[in-house]
Amino acid sequence: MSPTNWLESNCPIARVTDLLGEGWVLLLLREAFLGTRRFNDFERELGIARNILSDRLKKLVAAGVMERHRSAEDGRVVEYRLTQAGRELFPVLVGLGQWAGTWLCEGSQPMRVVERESGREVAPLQVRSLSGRALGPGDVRLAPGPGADPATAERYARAIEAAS
Amino acid sequence: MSPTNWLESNCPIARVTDLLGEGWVLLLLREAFLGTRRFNDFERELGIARNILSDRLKKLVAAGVMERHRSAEDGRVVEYRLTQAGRELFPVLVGLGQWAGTWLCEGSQPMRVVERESGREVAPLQVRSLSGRALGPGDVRLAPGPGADPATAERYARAIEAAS
DNA sequence: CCGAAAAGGTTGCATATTGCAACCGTCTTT
DNA sequence: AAAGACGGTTGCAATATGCAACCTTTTCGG
Repeated sequence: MSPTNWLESNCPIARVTDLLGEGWVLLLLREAFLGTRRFNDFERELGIARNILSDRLKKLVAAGVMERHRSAEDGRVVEYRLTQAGRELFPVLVGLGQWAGTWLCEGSQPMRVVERESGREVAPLQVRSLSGRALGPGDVRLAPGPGADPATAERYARAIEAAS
Repeated sequence: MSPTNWLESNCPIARVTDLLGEGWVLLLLREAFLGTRRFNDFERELGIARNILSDRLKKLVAAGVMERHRSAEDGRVVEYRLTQAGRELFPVLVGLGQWAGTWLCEGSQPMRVVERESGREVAPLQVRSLSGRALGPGDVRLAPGPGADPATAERYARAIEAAS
């Protein structure tokens, strides 16, 4: 497999790598969640090169994560907004922020994710069963879904053996 | 800001971009969670170039996400294992898998994350308050933590204004 | 104890991606 | 009509990536 055909891959993580595994994309999403919508604002907040910003926004739009709207009030301005798909990345972004704040910042904790109303810190992100029980890496396994190809299914089967 | 000083940045998402926002890293972590430990196995499972694999493993080790051990039984083999920090990325990986399976695979759902015992699908990842209430993007805000620099704090303050 | 093979890399070179600065086209305000 | 704001694109230099070949250490078979 090579980056050229990640998007055609059967693995969701490979596909998401094609999108998020490129520089700037996580930061663009963070900015979007912080309320940034305009080309020049993304550029100024992040210091990203304009051609790269242009490229990334196109990819995010193509992937259905953001939508491009021309403003009705001022025909010069274009707004990039998170779609439903984009907003659903919220738990992942929070999880990354929590993780990086804990493990990548030598305990300095520059950022806290808090409830808007109370200002209380939110809970650490956890994988849960449908009944609400917290699950760790050892409690779950990957299973082929309806759209899995044989190689993928075989890969997951091998992983289960390796873990046992 | 440029990729060269992301790691020095005060923003956890910027730091995590430096690590995960590079090709292959998410896939390496997926493989690690699937039980892969050895250099040649990562190479074979992913088809990654050996020099890039070498580079990424070094970075993951340097970041404290993986540990490099020489095997006691066979002195030729080296094992790369997730550290505690690495294992705590589990919810994020699951969240990415769920999200990509839903939004990036045209409904084909190649992968399911299920409880090992029962085979039942796990719940969609959610941000929760300490009391267990589910929180959406509008229910939380970012707040400067103890280690925040003035620019970061000012940035979060501006975001709150923009959202209101 | 010697040669072959396995494991885990490193190196050199061609190609692709990125960053920077300058330029362009459209819409708005004066 | 001119000037400025906004959202890009283009060309070029620097950097990162992929591929194949090579190197080093450890083990195994005779």
